Amino acid sequence: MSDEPGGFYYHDPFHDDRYATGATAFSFSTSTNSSLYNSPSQDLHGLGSSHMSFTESLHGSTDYNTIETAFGLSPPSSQLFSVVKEEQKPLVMDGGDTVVGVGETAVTPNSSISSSSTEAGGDEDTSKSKKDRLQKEVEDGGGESSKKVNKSKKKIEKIKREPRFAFMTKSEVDHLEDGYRWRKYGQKAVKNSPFPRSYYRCTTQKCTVKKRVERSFQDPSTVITTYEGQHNHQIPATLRGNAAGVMLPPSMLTMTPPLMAGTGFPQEFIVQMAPMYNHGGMSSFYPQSSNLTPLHHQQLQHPDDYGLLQDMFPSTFFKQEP
DNA sequence: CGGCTTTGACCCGCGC
DNA sequence: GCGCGGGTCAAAGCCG
Repeated sequence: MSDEPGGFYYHDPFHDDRYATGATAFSFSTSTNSSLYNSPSQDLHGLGSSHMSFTESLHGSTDYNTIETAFGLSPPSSQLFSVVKEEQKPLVMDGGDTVVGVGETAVTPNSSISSSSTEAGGDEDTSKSKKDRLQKEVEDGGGESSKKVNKSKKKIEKIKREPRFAFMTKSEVDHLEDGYRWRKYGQKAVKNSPFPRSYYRCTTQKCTVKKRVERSFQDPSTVITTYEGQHNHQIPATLRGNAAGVMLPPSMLTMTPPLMAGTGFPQEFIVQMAPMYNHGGMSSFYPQSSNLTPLHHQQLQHPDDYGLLQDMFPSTFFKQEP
């Protein structure tokens, strides 16, 4: 892909080379005003009926019907710029860290799209070999310290499919409240970016969901959040502030607990999924301009976009909600 | 005092 | 083999 992403290219939040491909990941952007706060329940009533997590829906054995419901829902309060799903092929990478999107046909003039890559979920080739290595390490680790063994086990688990979803949000705050409780466990400087990347883990016991938050160096006002894994619990009843999160930007307010419970993933994204990939199959998706112009939610119903999305999701996915 | 953040160290994979 | 970069760990400190 020789075309430059029109001035806006997405710094790959996944950096997935060590993870297997084949999982699903979406990336979307939202324009938010972190200082505002709306009622989170007004937009996505339909979603509330679905307990299927978005993550689950995007897995290989996915039943997209649930998502379809989500997509056919009421207009979100924020703008989704793009969504990307990558099944098996890795993203087209520009250099090492930059994901170069394609999907030009899916881009509408007033939309700005981010691209995403996905990892995890895959179990072929590289990940397999790595996994085998790790497994062997664990097995042979009898003589080694238990610490080492534990680490190896952890790595094996890590290599195992962990669906990831990335989305971009216009926000002044890095860590957006999404209803879950997160504990920061690391921060690293990002190459070629003045902004550090923060690593968070869900504090709920046995929940292995993680998320990474970094600010786009292309657009400092944009926060790139990457969720990894699925929540195996409901949103904590007692959240600091209130359940919806005082800091929750409007874009996040469309989230509904049932879905969030499954993914830790903002449902607004579901509602405003945008076309994002080529007809020929999933690759990546790219913004044609750097301005994060809000994307009209009607896009989802646009015939062309619909078609694009159909490429990405089974037809049932877009069945309109009565 | 518990929960959280900070931050340097460490581990690992990858490219050269 | 070495260096780089990403991701994670864990001790220390902070805060309510």
